[in-house]
Amino acid sequence: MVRITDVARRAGVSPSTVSYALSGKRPISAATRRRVEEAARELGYRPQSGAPGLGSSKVLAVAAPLRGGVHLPAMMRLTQSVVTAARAHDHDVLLLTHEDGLNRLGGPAPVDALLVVDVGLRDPRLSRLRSLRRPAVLIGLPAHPPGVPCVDLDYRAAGEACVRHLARLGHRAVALAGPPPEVYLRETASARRLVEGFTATADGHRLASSVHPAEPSAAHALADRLLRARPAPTAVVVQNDALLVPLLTALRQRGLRVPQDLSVLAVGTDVPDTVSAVTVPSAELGALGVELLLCERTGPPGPETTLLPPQLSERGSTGPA
Amino acid sequence: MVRITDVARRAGVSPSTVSYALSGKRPISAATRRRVEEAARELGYRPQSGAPGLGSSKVLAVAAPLRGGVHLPAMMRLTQSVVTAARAHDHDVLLLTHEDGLNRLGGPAPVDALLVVDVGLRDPRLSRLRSLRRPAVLIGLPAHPPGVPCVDLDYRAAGEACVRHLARLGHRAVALAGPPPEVYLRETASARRLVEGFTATADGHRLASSVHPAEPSAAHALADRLLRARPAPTAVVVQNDALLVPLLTALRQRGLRVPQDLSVLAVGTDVPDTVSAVTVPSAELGALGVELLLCERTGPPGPETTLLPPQLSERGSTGPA
DNA sequence: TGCCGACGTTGAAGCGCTTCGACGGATGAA
DNA sequence: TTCATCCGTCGAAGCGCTTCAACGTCGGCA
Repeated sequence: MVRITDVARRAGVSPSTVSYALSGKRPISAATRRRVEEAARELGYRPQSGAPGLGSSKVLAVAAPLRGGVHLPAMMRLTQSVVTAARAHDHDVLLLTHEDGLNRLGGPAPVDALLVVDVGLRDPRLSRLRSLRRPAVLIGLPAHPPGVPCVDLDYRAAGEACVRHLARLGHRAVALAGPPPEVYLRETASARRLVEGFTATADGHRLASSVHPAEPSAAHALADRLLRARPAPTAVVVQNDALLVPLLTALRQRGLRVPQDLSVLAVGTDVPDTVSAVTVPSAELGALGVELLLCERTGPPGPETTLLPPQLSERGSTGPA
Repeated sequence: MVRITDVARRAGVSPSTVSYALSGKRPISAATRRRVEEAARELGYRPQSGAPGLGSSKVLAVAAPLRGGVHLPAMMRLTQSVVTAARAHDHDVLLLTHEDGLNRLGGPAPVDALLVVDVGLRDPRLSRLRSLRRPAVLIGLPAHPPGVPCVDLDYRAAGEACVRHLARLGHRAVALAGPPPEVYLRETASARRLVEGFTATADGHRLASSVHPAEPSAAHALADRLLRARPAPTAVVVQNDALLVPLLTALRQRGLRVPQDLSVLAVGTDVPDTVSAVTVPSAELGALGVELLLCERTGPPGPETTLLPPQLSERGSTGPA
């Protein structure tokens, strides 16, 4: 393994000079820098595990805890775009799937940058994130600006768009079938904000509304609950990728036709193309996050928030009340 | 961040004793060891980046170069199962998507174990793999036993099964639409072995056979080539996830009915359920690889080869010649 | 000509960890 | 009681790297 001293010897300077030349943390004359860079390249030098961080490790960590209620395929779609984008910037990707993903990175974390997904309104990972002192981007929007750039679909607007669409079709009672309770309990931003937009807009339009957190396995129970509810909802918004298809099946089995008897509107990544939906652009979010993370190197650290506007596509599963 | 000295102080011993107690590299009295372990647990101690490797980093690296001709969704399916299985063993996953993925790991690589995918018959990564001195598993079977456990679909048998199936249906001329030329050039094991099985079995049954490496974008050109070929193939085996659907479309546009005019048999991960196929069990391979990697810790390092038998499902796209 | 400041570079210290060599107390034999 | 042995523990050195403080050298200004 080639060490910094090897490079130093070859370039005729001291190891510390090599360190400074490669990190740019101190001014180094152009000539010396060039010699160092050349020596490093010739020897194929690659910084090893020194104490405080491995220099530029070219690794992008994604804190994507696989908790209950998380739809794996959606996560993988995001991951795929992250991997692709990271690769374009010559980075590999470390998937931290544990609840305490960030804590598993030792103090001097061997990663260059961090992408945090499945963000909660008061996400406990944020404090730890700050202590890592690495560039970071959140995919999701906490309740309070975290001092870190955020990217997300505008879920509040998505909830609003869904209700508006249904109200325009003449529906007077709407339901929201959301992710399982635990997702709400941990205050997942996407779920909470969608409910906010959904409920507020329903109230504004004087629609009756109800919210039903649901396990994907409980599609039948949910279908029954929707049928029994009074006032009976004539439209249901489904924000739960894993639940959508089972729910449609359960509804059909109960003799309900979509959209004649019940309109169904999905919010998710993985929506069949026969179902009207606000599609969550997981791939776009991932790519955007990586761009923000790896490009804004040069420039102000701009902790800005980017909310993508929701796009509602009518595809036949929603109709007049 | 909690350091080894913190643990040492709490346990009332010296840092080196903690190191020995936790690594087991020297005999430590049961009492002391217990106190150390307890202190470590209470403080949530997690070894940080010492010099020679980070101890048990709980990271599993996947060397999955994203090269030309690689079907990303298939790769992600595999990744998904790897992530899931790794998580069950309390590991995170580092995706090395660069050509020289293994080289990017510094000498004392911060990973516990390695999974190598998209293996070539003479894969140049193998030598580097050995020098890393980490447990490793190959998903794919090189030409010569590499001294490392291998897991793969039995692609030779898959090629054989496809031709057998078609021969039984009475076909006398069969074609193989494979991945792009570059995939063959780098001697990707799955592609080479399938061709082997395909060609040998066709010869054995005295069927005319031809092989057509193809870019997914060249579906139309390929369709024309198949139509013009003499003897005209009455069946085509497609080992190219990204090509399959475009090719079916191109065939349909040329007025060919499947399976009446041409039988289509796919080999891949991502096959629509209307197409007869030998399904590549990416998810199963990933999970199996991880099991082998993280379970065989306790036991002999058994460099064995596991070849999964191909399963051919008839689903309507293959018929009598 | 002499002084001062700036710049580029260096040596040394220190990061948290492992590991070698050595110490010291307990134990068994003489 | 004395001595040899051994086990468990410790101190110190060293891993490759960063970073601080200091050093020499140069150019500019008086």
